[in-house]
Amino acid sequence: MIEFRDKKYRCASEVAMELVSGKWKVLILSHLSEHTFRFGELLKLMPGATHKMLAEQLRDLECDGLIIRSVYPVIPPKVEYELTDRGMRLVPILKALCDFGADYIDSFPAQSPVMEEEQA
Amino acid sequence: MIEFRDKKYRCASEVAMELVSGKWKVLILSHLSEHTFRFGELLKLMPGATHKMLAEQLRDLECDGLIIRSVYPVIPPKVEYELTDRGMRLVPILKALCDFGADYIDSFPAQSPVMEEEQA
DNA sequence: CAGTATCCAGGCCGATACTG
DNA sequence: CAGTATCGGCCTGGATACTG
Repeated sequence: MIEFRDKKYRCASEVAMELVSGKWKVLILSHLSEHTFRFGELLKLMPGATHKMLAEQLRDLECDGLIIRSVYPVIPPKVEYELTDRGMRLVPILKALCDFGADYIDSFPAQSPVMEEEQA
Repeated sequence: MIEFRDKKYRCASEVAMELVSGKWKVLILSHLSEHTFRFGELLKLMPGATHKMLAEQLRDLECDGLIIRSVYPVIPPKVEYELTDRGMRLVPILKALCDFGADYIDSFPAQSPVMEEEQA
């Protein structure tokens, strides 16, 4: 049992899972792994994401120390987001998950025609 | 955009994320990576998990092809769970997540006092 | 011992509207 | 352009009870 930030976790991987638990966080981190983005740019990159959700999850990621929010005091406001070093270390793991997911998807159509064994 | 099993995903990693999205799945896979377990054994290994939740998530994992459920037609019923090859391939990734999580917790010494807490 | 169905609470997510 | 607040729906997860 791990206690962290007043919450209890069953293993350290659940801490990491919670960091990216939001619906859009993986995608946000993925985009930011390429380069810095402004708020509006990220919003355009994620069709389906609402303004509120993006702001919410960006704040989470900032609080978790995975991204940095840079505010430029200009009119109109300009805010840029970039990965922290910690965030960058998470990206390869998400990439591994991505590879697994892709492989997983790939492996399914092959199961229909190839019937080695009857499955109930 | 990826379509898979009548759902839409923003990237392949979200497919993988969904495979372990349940609250106990990571822990289940973690235990099964050691060796085969019976239902009741798993339940004991996961304090806090309810009978129903364990059954539910085990079924999910079975449907997703990550674990195998072996039913022994004896009285009383005996059911054993073990990882599939696909499940085994997921474990190292979860391990990486675990390492990241542990490292993450470590990097917040001020916030992870791990002080004594009331435990019933 | 193992599994399922039902009911219910809480959290996540989305739409909208408002501020600076 | 960027962010916040509120309201409401949906889905996840938990308690209980019942079956085999």
